[in-house]
Amino acid sequence: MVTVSTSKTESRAYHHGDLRSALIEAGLTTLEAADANAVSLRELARKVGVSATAVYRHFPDKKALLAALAVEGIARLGAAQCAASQQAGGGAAGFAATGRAYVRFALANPALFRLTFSHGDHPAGTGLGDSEAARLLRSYAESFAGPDAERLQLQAWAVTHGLAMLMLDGLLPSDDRLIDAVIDQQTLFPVQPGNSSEASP
Amino acid sequence: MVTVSTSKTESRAYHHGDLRSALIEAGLTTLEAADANAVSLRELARKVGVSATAVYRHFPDKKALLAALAVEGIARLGAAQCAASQQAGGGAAGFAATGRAYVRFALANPALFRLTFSHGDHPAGTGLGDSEAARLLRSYAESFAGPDAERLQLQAWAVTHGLAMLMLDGLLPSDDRLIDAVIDQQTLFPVQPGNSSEASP
DNA sequence: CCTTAATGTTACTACTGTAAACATATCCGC
DNA sequence: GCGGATATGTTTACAGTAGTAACATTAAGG
Repeated sequence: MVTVSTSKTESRAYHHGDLRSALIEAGLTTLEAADANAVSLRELARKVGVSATAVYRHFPDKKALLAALAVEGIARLGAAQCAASQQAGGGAAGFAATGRAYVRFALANPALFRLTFSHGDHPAGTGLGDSEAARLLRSYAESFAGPDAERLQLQAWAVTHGLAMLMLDGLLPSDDRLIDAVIDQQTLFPVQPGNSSEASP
Repeated sequence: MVTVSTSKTESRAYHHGDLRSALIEAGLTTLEAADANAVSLRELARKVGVSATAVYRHFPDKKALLAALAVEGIARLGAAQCAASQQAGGGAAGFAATGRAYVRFALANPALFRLTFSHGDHPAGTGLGDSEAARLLRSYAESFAGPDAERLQLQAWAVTHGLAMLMLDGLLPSDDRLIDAVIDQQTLFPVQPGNSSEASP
Protein backbone atom coordinates (compact mmCIF):
# COMPACT_ATOMS: atom_id res chain seq x y z
CA MET A 1 0.00 0.00 0.00
CA VAL A 2 1.39 3.37 -0.97
CA THR A 3 1.39 6.16 1.54
CA VAL A 4 -1.87 7.84 0.75
CA SER A 5 -1.59 11.24 2.34
CA THR A 6 -5.12 12.50 1.85
CA SER A 7 -6.94 14.13 4.73
CA LYS A 8 -4.01 16.48 5.14
CA THR A 9 -5.96 19.50 6.29
CA GLU A 10 -9.58 18.50 5.80
CA SER A 11 -11.14 18.34 2.33
CA ARG A 12 -8.53 17.63 -0.31
CA ALA A 13 -5.03 18.67 -1.13
CA TYR A 14 -3.84 19.83 -4.51
CA HIS A 15 -2.33 16.44 -5.02
CA HIS A 16 -4.71 13.57 -4.85
CA GLY A 17 -2.37 11.08 -3.26
CA ASP A 18 -3.02 8.05 -5.39
CA LEU A 19 -4.89 9.17 -8.44
CA ARG A 20 -3.89 6.23 -10.55
CA SER A 21 -5.43 3.66 -8.24
CA ALA A 22 -8.43 5.86 -7.64
CA LEU A 23 -9.07 6.10 -11.37
CA ILE A 24 -8.82 2.38 -11.83
CA GLU A 25 -11.16 1.77 -8.95
CA ALA A 26 -13.64 4.30 -10.30
CA GLY A 27 -13.35 2.65 -13.67
CA LEU A 28 -14.11 -0.77 -12.25
CA THR A 29 -17.08 0.62 -10.39
CA THR A 30 -18.39 2.27 -13.52
CA LEU A 31 -17.98 -0.95 -15.44
CA GLU A 32 -20.37 -2.60 -13.03
CA ALA A 33 -23.23 -0.54 -14.36
CA ALA A 34 -22.26 0.52 -17.85
CA ASP A 35 -20.46 -0.94 -20.80
CA ALA A 36 -16.90 -0.16 -21.66
CA ASN A 37 -17.29 2.52 -24.28
CA ALA A 38 -19.62 4.37 -21.93
CA VAL A 39 -16.66 4.89 -19.63
CA SER A 40 -15.32 8.35 -20.29
CA LEU A 41 -12.14 9.80 -18.91
CA ARG A 42 -13.96 12.95 -17.95
CA GLU A 43 -16.56 11.03 -16.03
CA LEU A 44 -13.93 9.12 -14.12
CA ALA A 45 -12.07 12.32 -13.39
CA ARG A 46 -15.29 13.85 -12.10
CA LYS A 47 -16.02 10.89 -9.86
CA VAL A 48 -12.57 11.06 -8.36
CA GLY A 49 -12.89 14.80 -7.98
CA VAL A 50 -10.09 15.83 -10.23
CA SER A 51 -9.69 17.84 -13.38
CA ALA A 52 -10.33 16.07 -16.67
CA THR A 53 -6.80 16.28 -17.95
CA ALA A 54 -5.19 15.09 -14.75
CA VAL A 55 -5.77 11.59 -16.05
CA TYR A 56 -3.04 12.11 -18.60
CA ARG A 57 -0.42 12.33 -15.88
CA HIS A 58 -1.00 8.64 -15.22
CA PHE A 59 -2.20 7.22 -18.52
CA PRO A 60 -0.99 8.28 -21.95
CA ASP A 61 -4.47 7.91 -23.36
CA LYS A 62 -7.82 6.30 -22.83
CA LYS A 63 -6.69 2.99 -24.23
CA ALA A 64 -4.04 2.77 -21.56
CA LEU A 65 -6.58 3.25 -18.80
CA LEU A 66 -8.81 0.59 -20.29
CA ALA A 67 -5.83 -1.71 -20.56
CA ALA A 68 -5.18 -1.25 -16.87
CA LEU A 69 -8.78 -2.17 -16.14
CA ALA A 70 -8.41 -5.21 -18.37
CA VAL A 71 -5.46 -6.38 -16.33
CA GLU A 72 -7.60 -6.30 -13.23
CA GLY A 73 -10.23 -8.18 -15.17
CA ILE A 74 -7.96 -11.08 -16.01
CA ALA A 75 -6.82 -11.26 -12.43
CA ARG A 76 -10.34 -11.46 -11.07
CA LEU A 77 -11.39 -13.97 -13.66
CA GLY A 78 -8.43 -16.15 -12.74
CA ALA A 79 -9.24 -15.88 -9.07
CA ALA A 80 -12.84 -16.89 -9.66
CA GLN A 81 -11.77 -19.87 -11.71
CA CYS A 82 -9.19 -20.92 -9.19
CA ALA A 83 -11.73 -20.84 -6.40
CA ALA A 84 -14.20 -22.88 -8.44
CA SER A 85 -11.52 -25.39 -9.35
CA GLN A 86 -10.52 -25.94 -5.74
CA GLN A 87 -14.08 -26.16 -4.54
CA ALA A 88 -14.73 -28.87 -7.11
CA GLY A 89 -11.68 -30.77 -5.92
CA GLY A 90 -9.74 -30.77 -9.18
CA GLY A 91 -9.84 -33.54 -11.74
CA ALA A 92 -12.45 -33.69 -14.45
CA ALA A 93 -14.98 -32.00 -12.20
CA GLY A 94 -12.51 -29.25 -11.48
CA PHE A 95 -11.86 -28.71 -15.15
CA ALA A 96 -15.53 -28.34 -15.93
CA ALA A 97 -15.92 -26.10 -12.89
CA THR A 98 -13.31 -23.65 -14.19
CA GLY A 99 -15.23 -23.47 -17.43
CA ARG A 100 -18.50 -22.77 -15.72
CA ALA A 101 -16.82 -20.21 -13.50
CA TYR A 102 -15.54 -18.49 -16.63
CA VAL A 103 -19.04 -18.10 -18.02
CA ARG A 104 -20.55 -17.09 -14.71
CA PHE A 105 -17.85 -14.50 -14.24
CA ALA A 106 -18.67 -13.08 -17.64
CA LEU A 107 -22.36 -12.86 -16.77
CA ALA A 108 -21.64 -11.28 -13.42
CA ASN A 109 -19.21 -8.74 -14.87
CA PRO A 110 -20.31 -8.21 -18.44
CA ALA A 111 -18.54 -4.96 -19.19
CA LEU A 112 -15.33 -5.93 -17.43
CA PHE A 113 -15.26 -9.29 -19.12
CA ARG A 114 -15.78 -7.77 -22.54
CA LEU A 115 -13.11 -5.22 -21.90
CA THR A 116 -10.68 -7.85 -20.72
CA PHE A 117 -10.90 -9.64 -24.02
CA SER A 118 -11.31 -6.82 -26.43
CA HIS A 119 -9.10 -3.98 -25.47
CA GLY A 120 -7.18 -5.10 -28.46
CA ASP A 121 -3.47 -4.82 -27.90
CA HIS A 122 -2.83 -8.27 -26.62
CA PRO A 123 0.51 -9.60 -27.72
CA ALA A 124 0.06 -11.73 -30.81
CA GLY A 125 1.08 -14.84 -28.91
CA THR A 126 -1.20 -17.61 -27.86
CA GLY A 127 -3.53 -17.03 -24.98
CA LEU A 128 -3.33 -14.69 -22.04
CA GLY A 129 0.31 -15.38 -21.33
CA ASP A 130 1.05 -15.98 -17.71
CA SER A 131 -2.29 -15.06 -16.22
CA GLU A 132 -3.70 -17.34 -13.57
CA ALA A 133 -6.61 -18.21 -15.86
CA ALA A 134 -4.25 -19.30 -18.62
CA ARG A 135 -2.13 -21.36 -16.26
CA LEU A 136 -5.15 -23.18 -14.90
CA LEU A 137 -6.41 -24.03 -18.35
CA ARG A 138 -3.03 -25.22 -19.54
CA SER A 139 -2.37 -27.40 -16.56
CA TYR A 140 -5.79 -29.02 -16.71
CA ALA A 141 -5.49 -29.66 -20.43
CA GLU A 142 -2.10 -31.27 -19.96
CA SER A 143 -3.20 -33.41 -17.05
CA PHE A 144 -5.86 -34.84 -19.30
CA ALA A 145 -5.06 -35.54 -22.93
CA GLY A 146 -1.28 -35.45 -22.83
CA PRO A 147 -0.29 -35.31 -26.48
CA ASP A 148 -3.53 -33.61 -27.50
CA ALA A 149 -3.30 -31.08 -24.71
CA GLU A 150 -2.98 -28.25 -27.17
CA ARG A 151 -6.17 -29.13 -28.98
CA LEU A 152 -8.13 -29.84 -25.82
CA GLN A 153 -7.02 -26.54 -24.39
CA LEU A 154 -8.14 -24.63 -27.44
CA GLN A 155 -11.46 -26.40 -27.73
CA ALA A 156 -12.26 -25.95 -24.07
CA TRP A 157 -11.40 -22.28 -24.17
CA ALA A 158 -13.41 -21.78 -27.35
CA VAL A 159 -16.62 -23.41 -26.07
CA THR A 160 -16.40 -21.56 -22.84
CA HIS A 161 -15.59 -18.20 -24.35
CA GLY A 162 -18.16 -18.64 -27.07
CA LEU A 163 -20.91 -19.50 -24.65
CA ALA A 164 -20.03 -16.52 -22.50
CA MET A 165 -20.08 -14.18 -25.45
CA LEU A 166 -23.33 -15.48 -26.88
CA MET A 167 -25.00 -15.04 -23.53
CA LEU A 168 -23.56 -11.59 -23.02
CA ASP A 169 -24.80 -10.53 -26.42
CA GLY A 170 -28.26 -11.80 -25.68
CA LEU A 171 -28.15 -14.51 -28.32
CA LEU A 172 -28.59 -17.19 -25.72
CA PRO A 173 -30.48 -16.83 -22.47
CA SER A 174 -28.25 -16.48 -19.43
CA ASP A 175 -29.54 -19.66 -17.96
CA ASP A 176 -27.57 -21.54 -15.35
CA ARG A 177 -28.79 -24.91 -16.56
CA LEU A 178 -27.77 -23.99 -20.05
CA ILE A 179 -24.25 -23.40 -18.82
CA ASP A 180 -24.19 -26.79 -17.17
CA ALA A 181 -25.48 -28.44 -20.32
CA VAL A 182 -22.92 -26.88 -22.62
CA ILE A 183 -19.85 -26.97 -20.39
CA ASP A 184 -20.17 -30.67 -19.85
CA GLN A 185 -16.97 -32.64 -19.89
CA GLN A 186 -18.91 -35.89 -20.28
CA THR A 187 -20.43 -35.04 -23.65
CA LEU A 188 -17.90 -32.50 -24.84
CA PHE A 189 -14.65 -34.37 -24.33
CA PRO A 190 -15.47 -38.01 -23.78
CA VAL A 191 -11.78 -38.90 -23.93
CA GLN A 192 -10.52 -40.33 -20.65
CA PRO A 193 -7.40 -39.12 -18.84
CA GLY A 194 -4.23 -40.51 -20.33
CA ASN A 195 -6.11 -41.60 -23.42
CA SER A 196 -5.42 -39.51 -26.47
CA SER A 197 -6.94 -41.82 -29.07
CA GLU A 198 -10.55 -41.84 -30.19
CA ALA A 199 -13.10 -42.92 -27.69
CA SER A 200 -14.71 -45.57 -29.86
CA PRO A 201 -12.25 -48.46 -30.26
CA MET B 1 -34.73 -2.10 -56.80
CA VAL B 2 -36.21 1.28 -56.09
CA THR B 3 -36.30 3.87 -58.83
CA VAL B 4 -33.08 5.73 -58.19
CA SER B 5 -33.51 9.03 -59.95
CA THR B 6 -30.05 10.45 -59.50
CA SER B 7 -28.25 12.00 -62.48
CA LYS B 8 -31.30 14.14 -63.06
CA THR B 9 -29.48 17.14 -64.42
CA GLU B 10 -25.83 16.32 -63.86
CA SER B 11 -24.19 16.57 -60.41
CA ARG B 12 -26.72 15.96 -57.65
CA ALA B 13 -30.24 16.88 -56.85
CA TYR B 14 -31.48 18.15 -53.55
CA HIS B 15 -32.86 14.74 -52.86
CA HIS B 16 -30.40 11.95 -52.92
CA GLY B 17 -32.66 9.31 -54.37
CA ASP B 18 -31.87 6.40 -52.11
CA LEU B 19 -30.04 7.72 -49.13
CA ARG B 20 -30.92 4.84 -46.87
CA SER B 21 -29.29 2.23 -49.07
CA ALA B 22 -26.37 4.50 -49.79
CA LEU B 23 -25.72 4.96 -46.10
CA ILE B 24 -25.82 1.24 -45.45
CA GLU B 25 -23.47 0.58 -48.31
CA ALA B 26 -21.10 3.27 -47.11
CA GLY B 27 -21.30 1.77 -43.65
CA LEU B 28 -20.41 -1.67 -44.90
CA THR B 29 -17.49 -0.27 -46.86
CA THR B 30 -16.25 1.59 -43.83
CA LEU B 31 -16.50 -1.55 -41.74
CA GLU B 32 -14.07 -3.22 -44.08
CA ALA B 33 -11.29 -0.98 -42.87
CA ALA B 34 -12.30 0.19 -39.43
CA ASP B 35 -14.02 -1.18 -36.39
CA ALA B 36 -17.61 -0.50 -35.54
CA ASN B 37 -17.32 2.31 -33.05
CA ALA B 38 -15.08 4.13 -35.51
CA VAL B 39 -18.05 4.44 -37.82
CA SER B 40 -19.55 7.87 -37.31
CA LEU B 41 -22.80 9.10 -38.75
CA ARG B 42 -21.13 12.26 -39.93
CA GLU B 43 -18.41 10.37 -41.72
CA LEU B 44 -20.97 8.26 -43.54
CA ALA B 45 -22.95 11.37 -44.41
CA ARG B 46 -19.79 12.94 -45.79
CA LYS B 47 -18.96 9.89 -47.87
CA VAL B 48 -22.42 9.86 -49.34
CA GLY B 49 -22.24 13.59 -49.94
CA VAL B 50 -25.08 14.63 -47.72
CA SER B 51 -25.53 16.78 -44.68
CA ALA B 52 -24.81 15.21 -41.31
CA THR B 53 -28.32 15.35 -40.01
CA ALA B 54 -29.94 13.95 -43.13
CA VAL B 55 -29.21 10.55 -41.66
CA TYR B 56 -31.91 11.08 -39.09
CA ARG B 57 -34.58 11.08 -41.81
CA HIS B 58 -33.87 7.40 -42.31
CA PHE B 59 -32.60 6.16 -38.96
CA PRO B 60 -33.82 7.34 -35.59
CA ASP B 61 -30.33 7.15 -34.17
CA LYS B 62 -26.92 5.62 -34.64
CA LYS B 63 -27.93 2.34 -33.08
CA ALA B 64 -30.57 1.90 -35.72
CA LEU B 65 -28.06 2.34 -38.51
CA LEU B 66 -25.71 -0.14 -36.91
CA ALA B 67 -28.59 -2.57 -36.51
CA ALA B 68 -29.28 -2.31 -40.22
CA LEU B 69 -25.64 -3.10 -40.92
CA ALA B 70 -25.87 -6.04 -38.56
CA VAL B 71 -28.77 -7.46 -40.52
CA GLU B 72 -26.65 -7.42 -43.64
CA GLY B 73 -23.91 -9.10 -41.62
CA ILE B 74 -26.08 -12.05 -40.62
CA ALA B 75 -27.22 -12.46 -44.21
CA ARG B 76 -23.68 -12.55 -45.56
CA LEU B 77 -22.53 -14.91 -42.85
CA GLY B 78 -25.39 -17.25 -43.65
CA ALA B 79 -24.58 -17.13 -47.34
CA ALA B 80 -20.93 -17.95 -46.71
CA GLN B 81 -21.88 -20.88 -44.50
CA CYS B 82 -24.42 -22.16 -46.97
CA ALA B 83 -21.88 -22.10 -49.76
CA ALA B 84 -19.33 -23.94 -47.63
CA SER B 85 -21.89 -26.51 -46.60
CA GLN B 86 -22.87 -27.29 -50.17
CA GLN B 87 -19.29 -27.40 -51.36
CA ALA B 88 -18.53 -29.97 -48.67
CA GLY B 89 -21.50 -32.04 -49.76
CA GLY B 90 -23.44 -31.99 -46.54
CA GLY B 91 -23.21 -34.63 -43.85
CA ALA B 92 -20.63 -34.50 -41.09
CA ALA B 93 -18.16 -32.84 -43.44
CA GLY B 94 -20.75 -30.23 -44.29
CA PHE B 95 -21.44 -29.53 -40.64
CA ALA B 96 -17.78 -28.98 -39.90
CA ALA B 97 -17.50 -26.86 -43.03
CA THR B 98 -20.19 -24.46 -41.86
CA GLY B 99 -18.28 -24.04 -38.63
CA ARG B 100 -15.04 -23.28 -40.38
CA ALA B 101 -16.83 -20.91 -42.73
CA TYR B 102 -18.19 -19.11 -39.67
CA VAL B 103 -14.71 -18.50 -38.32
CA ARG B 104 -13.23 -17.59 -41.68
CA PHE B 105 -16.05 -15.15 -42.27
CA ALA B 106 -15.29 -13.52 -38.94
CA LEU B 107 -11.62 -13.20 -39.81
CA ALA B 108 -12.40 -11.81 -43.25
CA ASN B 109 -14.94 -9.31 -41.93
CA PRO B 110 -13.86 -8.56 -38.39
CA ALA B 111 -15.77 -5.37 -37.81
CA LEU B 112 -18.94 -6.53 -39.50
CA PHE B 113 -18.86 -9.81 -37.64
CA ARG B 114 -18.40 -8.11 -34.30
CA LEU B 115 -21.18 -5.70 -35.06
CA THR B 116 -23.49 -8.50 -36.10
CA PHE B 117 -23.18 -10.11 -32.71
CA SER B 118 -22.88 -7.16 -30.45
CA HIS B 119 -25.23 -4.44 -31.53
CA GLY B 120 -27.04 -5.51 -28.48
CA ASP B 121 -30.77 -5.39 -28.99
CA HIS B 122 -31.28 -8.93 -30.11
CA PRO B 123 -34.56 -10.33 -28.91
CA ALA B 124 -34.01 -12.34 -25.77
CA GLY B 125 -34.91 -15.56 -27.55
CA THR B 126 -32.52 -18.28 -28.48
CA GLY B 127 -30.25 -17.76 -31.42
CA LEU B 128 -30.56 -15.56 -34.43
CA GLY B 129 -34.15 -16.43 -35.09
CA ASP B 130 -34.89 -17.23 -38.68
CA SER B 131 -31.59 -16.26 -40.23
CA GLU B 132 -30.07 -18.61 -42.76
CA ALA B 133 -27.13 -19.24 -40.45
CA ALA B 134 -29.44 -20.28 -37.63
CA ARG B 135 -31.49 -22.56 -39.87
CA LEU B 136 -28.38 -24.31 -41.15
CA LEU B 137 -27.07 -24.94 -37.68
CA ARG B 138 -30.39 -26.21 -36.41
CA SER B 139 -30.97 -28.58 -39.28
CA TYR B 140 -27.47 -30.03 -39.06
CA ALA B 141 -27.75 -30.51 -35.33
CA GLU B 142 -31.07 -32.27 -35.68
CA SER B 143 -29.88 -34.51 -38.49
CA PHE B 144 -27.13 -35.72 -36.19
CA ALA B 145 -27.89 -36.26 -32.53
CA GLY B 146 -31.68 -36.36 -32.63
CA PRO B 147 -32.65 -36.13 -28.96
CA ASP B 148 -29.50 -34.21 -28.03
CA ALA B 149 -29.88 -31.82 -30.94
CA GLU B 150 -30.32 -28.89 -28.63
CA ARG B 151 -27.09 -29.53 -26.78
CA LEU B 152 -25.10 -30.30 -29.90
CA GLN B 153 -26.36 -27.13 -31.51
CA LEU B 154 -25.33 -25.02 -28.56
CA GLN B 155 -21.95 -26.63 -28.18
CA ALA B 156 -21.17 -26.34 -31.86
CA TRP B 157 -22.17 -22.70 -31.94
CA ALA B 158 -20.20 -21.96 -28.79
CA VAL B 159 -16.92 -23.52 -29.99
CA THR B 160 -17.20 -21.83 -33.31
CA HIS B 161 -18.15 -18.44 -31.98
CA GLY B 162 -15.56 -18.64 -29.26
CA LEU B 163 -12.78 -19.50 -31.63
CA ALA B 164 -13.79 -16.67 -33.92
CA MET B 165 -13.84 -14.18 -31.09
CA LEU B 166 -10.55 -15.27 -29.59
CA MET B 167 -8.89 -14.93 -32.96
CA LEU B 168 -10.48 -11.57 -33.65
CA ASP B 169 -9.28 -10.30 -30.30
CA GLY B 170 -5.75 -11.47 -30.98
CA LEU B 171 -5.77 -14.03 -28.21
CA LEU B 172 -5.21 -16.82 -30.66
CA PRO B 173 -3.32 -16.55 -33.93
CA SER B 174 -5.57 -16.45 -36.98
CA ASP B 175 -4.13 -19.64 -38.28
CA ASP B 176 -6.03 -21.72 -40.81
CA ARG B 177 -4.67 -24.97 -39.44
CA LEU B 178 -5.74 -23.92 -35.99
CA ILE B 179 -9.28 -23.54 -37.24
CA ASP B 180 -9.19 -27.00 -38.73
CA ALA B 181 -7.83 -28.44 -35.51
CA VAL B 182 -10.46 -26.88 -33.28
CA ILE B 183 -13.52 -27.21 -35.50
CA ASP B 184 -13.02 -30.91 -35.85
CA GLN B 185 -16.13 -33.01 -35.72
CA GLN B 186 -14.05 -36.15 -35.16
CA THR B 187 -12.58 -35.06 -31.84
CA LEU B 188 -15.22 -32.58 -30.77
CA PHE B 189 -18.36 -34.63 -31.19
CA PRO B 190 -17.34 -38.27 -31.50
CA VAL B 191 -20.98 -39.29 -31.29
CA GLN B 192 -22.17 -40.94 -34.46
CA PRO B 193 -25.35 -39.92 -36.31
CA GLY B 194 -28.43 -41.42 -34.70
CA ASN B 195 -26.47 -42.26 -31.58
CA SER B 196 -27.17 -40.06 -28.62
CA SER B 197 -25.50 -42.18 -25.96
CA GLU B 198 -21.84 -42.09 -24.99
CA ALA B 199 -19.34 -43.13 -27.60
CA SER B 200 -17.53 -45.72 -25.48
CA PRO B 201 -19.81 -48.73 -25.09
C1' DC C 1 -52.12 23.35 -59.92
C1' DC C 2 -51.42 23.64 -55.46
C1' DT C 3 -51.24 21.67 -51.02
C1' DT C 4 -48.72 18.29 -48.28
C1' DA C 5 -45.69 15.09 -46.72
C1' DA C 6 -40.95 13.45 -47.45
C1' DT C 7 -36.47 14.57 -47.52
C1' DG C 8 -32.37 17.51 -46.92
C1' DT C 9 -30.01 21.76 -44.69
C1' DT C 10 -28.32 25.10 -41.30
C1' DA C 11 -27.64 26.42 -36.58
C1' DC C 12 -27.13 24.88 -32.12
C1' DT C 13 -26.25 22.13 -27.63
C1' DA C 14 -23.86 19.00 -24.98
C1' DC C 15 -20.62 15.79 -24.75
C1' DT C 16 -16.04 13.50 -25.70
C1' DG C 17 -10.55 12.84 -26.13
C1' DT C 18 -6.48 15.27 -26.16
C1' DA C 19 -2.79 19.04 -26.48
C1' DA C 20 -0.42 23.23 -24.51
C1' DA C 21 0.72 26.32 -21.09
C1' DC C 22 0.56 27.28 -16.42
C1' DA C 23 0.39 26.22 -11.13
C1' DT C 24 1.61 23.81 -7.06
C1' DA C 25 3.31 20.45 -4.19
C1' DT C 26 6.89 16.94 -3.19
C1' DC C 27 11.58 15.28 -3.20
C1' DC C 28 16.60 15.31 -3.24
C1' DG C 29 21.17 17.13 -3.14
C1' DC C 30 23.36 20.80 -0.77
C1' DG D 1 16.73 23.72 6.52
C1' DC D 2 16.83 25.33 1.44
C1' DG D 3 16.27 25.73 -3.53
C1' DG D 4 15.76 24.01 -7.72
C1' DA D 5 14.14 19.67 -10.40
C1' DT D 6 10.30 16.88 -10.94
C1' DA D 7 5.86 14.99 -10.42
C1' DT D 8 1.31 16.00 -10.37
C1' DG D 9 -2.87 18.78 -11.06
C1' DT D 10 -5.42 22.91 -13.40
C1' DT D 11 -7.17 26.00 -16.90
C1' DT D 12 -7.94 26.87 -21.51
C1' DA D 13 -8.59 25.46 -26.05
C1' DC D 14 -9.64 22.67 -30.13
C1' DA D 15 -11.53 19.28 -33.06
C1' DG D 16 -14.70 15.71 -33.41
C1' DT D 17 -19.11 13.34 -32.14
C1' DA D 18 -24.55 12.40 -31.50
C1' DG D 19 -28.64 14.48 -31.48
C1' DT D 20 -32.59 18.61 -31.61
C1' DA D 21 -35.10 22.29 -33.65
C1' DA D 22 -36.36 25.26 -37.19
C1' DC D 23 -36.21 26.09 -41.94
C1' DA D 24 -35.87 24.85 -47.20
C1' DT D 25 -36.76 22.20 -51.18
C1' DT D 26 -38.57 18.75 -53.68
C1' DA D 27 -41.69 15.01 -55.15
C1' DA D 28 -46.52 13.16 -55.09
C1' DG D 29 -51.23 13.16 -55.26
C1' DG D 30 -55.92 14.91 -54.92
